[in-house]
Amino acid sequence: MQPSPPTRPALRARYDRRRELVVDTAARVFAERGYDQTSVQELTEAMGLASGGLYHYFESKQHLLIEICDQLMDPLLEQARELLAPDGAPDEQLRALVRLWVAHVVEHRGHMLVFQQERHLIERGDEWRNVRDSRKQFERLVAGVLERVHREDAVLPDDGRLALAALLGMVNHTVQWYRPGGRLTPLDVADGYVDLLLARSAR
Amino acid sequence: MQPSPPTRPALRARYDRRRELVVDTAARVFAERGYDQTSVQELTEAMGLASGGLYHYFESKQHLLIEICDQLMDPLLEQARELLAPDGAPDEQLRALVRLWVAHVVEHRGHMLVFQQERHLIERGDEWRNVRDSRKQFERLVAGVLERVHREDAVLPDDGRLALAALLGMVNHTVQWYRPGGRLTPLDVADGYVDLLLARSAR
Amino acid sequence: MQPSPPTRPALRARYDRRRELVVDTAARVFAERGYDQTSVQELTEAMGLASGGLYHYFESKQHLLIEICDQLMDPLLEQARELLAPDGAPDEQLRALVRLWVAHVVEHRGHMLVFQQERHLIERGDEWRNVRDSRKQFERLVAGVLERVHREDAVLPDDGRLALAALLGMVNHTVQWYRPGGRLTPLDVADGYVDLLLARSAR
Amino acid sequence: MQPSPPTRPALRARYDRRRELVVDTAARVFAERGYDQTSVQELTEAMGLASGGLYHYFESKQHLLIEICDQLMDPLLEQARELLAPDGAPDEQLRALVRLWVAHVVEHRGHMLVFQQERHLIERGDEWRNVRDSRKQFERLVAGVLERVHREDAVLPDDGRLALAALLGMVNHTVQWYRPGGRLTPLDVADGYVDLLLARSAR
DNA sequence: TATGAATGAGCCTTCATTCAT
DNA sequence: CATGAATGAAGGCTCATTCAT
Repeated sequence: MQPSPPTRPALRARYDRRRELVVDTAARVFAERGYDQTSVQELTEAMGLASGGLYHYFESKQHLLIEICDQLMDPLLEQARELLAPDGAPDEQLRALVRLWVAHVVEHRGHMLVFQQERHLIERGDEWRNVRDSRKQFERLVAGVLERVHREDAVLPDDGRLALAALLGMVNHTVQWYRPGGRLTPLDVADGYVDLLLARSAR
Repeated sequence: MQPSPPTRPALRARYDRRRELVVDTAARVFAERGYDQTSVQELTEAMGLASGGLYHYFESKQHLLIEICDQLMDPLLEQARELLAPDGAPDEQLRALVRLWVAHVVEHRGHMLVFQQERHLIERGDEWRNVRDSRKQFERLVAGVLERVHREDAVLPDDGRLALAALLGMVNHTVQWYRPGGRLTPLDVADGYVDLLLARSAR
Repeated sequence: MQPSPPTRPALRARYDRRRELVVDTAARVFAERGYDQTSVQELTEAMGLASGGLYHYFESKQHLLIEICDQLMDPLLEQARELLAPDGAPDEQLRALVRLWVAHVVEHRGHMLVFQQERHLIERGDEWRNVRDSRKQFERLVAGVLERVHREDAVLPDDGRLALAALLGMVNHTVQWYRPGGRLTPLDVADGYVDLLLARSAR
Repeated sequence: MQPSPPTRPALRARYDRRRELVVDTAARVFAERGYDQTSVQELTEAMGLASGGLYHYFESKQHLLIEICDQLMDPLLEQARELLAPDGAPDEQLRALVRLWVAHVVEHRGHMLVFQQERHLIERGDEWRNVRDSRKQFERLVAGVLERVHREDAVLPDDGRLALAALLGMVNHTVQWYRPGGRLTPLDVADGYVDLLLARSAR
């Protein structure tokens, strides 16, 4: 049964705050140890709860995992849509989108690692439909921008389809190596990726 | 205890054949269902063995996983070394290396997906040292080629370091979307990646 | 991981009571069926627990076995030390010690049978060090008393060393045949053993 | 199915020799590691056989254990009967019997330790009837001698019944401490035990 | 809300035994 | 006689989840 949040506003705020903590902690711990290899005990210990306490916030361990993925994809998708809503030069849109995307990924390192690791789960069950849809729609947005870039400039290899795959690979892989506070800002990274794609037109 | 293969040559051949089958099947099934979510029962069923039979070939479920990763990385590393042994033009070496790499990844789809999914395991235990080392050495080879390319042509962004990350991301991500028999051959894909990196010099 | 008892006193009392029940039941059942031949299922069934419930009280089946042995040896050793602390006539000390010992053995029939049966386990692993030490120290206490008896009276065969072996054999063997409520009290038995040893001086 | 020995005499001799080796090795290894904790693999390895090879000599692991006990008890019982067949002074018979018994026990250290450890098995199943009977009959022989000693001399405490228990304890316990080549011969040990029992008459 | 003892299904692994060679 | 790969039942143990407090 889905646990229901308190209705009194004061309690509700507290509840939401703690729920957020649960999700963020779980993202971090799952990323480190793996979803299956993390017991609910370890999880709740890292949160300062007793094992039973998790179930005040989530129906099950798996629903917690789903929430992690939702909290990764939904805001990204929403912001991407807002960004692309107004018309604009395709290459500028691409750059803006990748900047947004890289920043998001870097700020949600745990979520992202979990998202990648549990790919096989995400691709299968019914409970994962929303996550799958979000990803698919985000990829379509990216694909759309790339197509527009290509139509305008013919700059991309393979009419943009291979470029899409390459871009997805590059950006998603960022969480595996990027550490904040290093030589590069997320902006640098994003621009580096975009420059690679647009290199031909750059000269 | 590590199971020992038969010493008599006739039996040994049979043993090796079946062991290979075990590894390949496991790579496929783990890739589909995830390592932790695949029970030894499911695994052995897919191999036509009874559950206990696995332990003639592997000490434990985890050692089977390690073998999958070894069979992915060791031959790749070895072939890459052979390829880079003779001197040659850096950009040609890069192209040859990426072609080899993409082909290997595509031919070991299951191994590769498992390798990515179980990152958190690989990065931790002592048993994983060899796998970690192989990966690190392979990445160094790639980094070395990219440095040479950059030194000769100054074509890469960020003196090659971001290019390395981008290349790793692109190539490794290939298994997530590439299907053999499609529009692109592995060669096309590899050349597409290399062209992205070398685009500036292409003009 | 070693399970930790509750800290709240009310719960702690309950926990300790049940843990005691677990140990006593296990001693009885192990004595009857043998340690290895008793499954955790059978064990917990006899305790009114589900199979997983054992692990709230003990880290493993083996640690439960260790506890049985500790609960046999530690109090015996302690009481023997208290008994022998004050000076006294050696033969009277011997009699008091054997009375204590026989009573203890008879009251811990299960513990004692288990202790004898699993000798090969006790003598080997590192986890058994404390048990081995306790036994050794108790035997030293007995040996000491016998030496003093012999020094005073020269009554024992073989300057007490064979007498020690004989006494250990007699007393430990008691659990194999003694049934409470029979013709003999534990006191009778103890005195019978001591009389055998001191027989020469008795005339 | 009970394996059947070869009928041709030449082969039969070889078979019997190896079967004997199997029993003796098993007695030693079971005594060290425990019956349940010794796998058939370990056992056969210690015998220079492959795991399947055991079943040429014994129907099952348990039948091997039974044989160990039979080879301990049957010759002892037989020799004891022969010894006691002619009339004789009770105390001399007692001494001769204990000498025989101690020698036997010392020469069958492994068998004896196994016999003691697996008491709970011996006392239960139907397959163990013969072993139980042998032990009971041997104890009756000992009891009979002790009774005769007592009737003649009234030297034993408790009309011989406690003396029986004590003697069984002492002698059986011998295997736990006696090491051949030490200060005492088995004869010394046996006489020591008997002297304890007969101490009163000794003066 | 929070606790933590208890559950019980399911896991990986072991191992006595069989049987084709 | 001997081998050793294979079986498959059973074992100890883990852990997500529940619920009385």
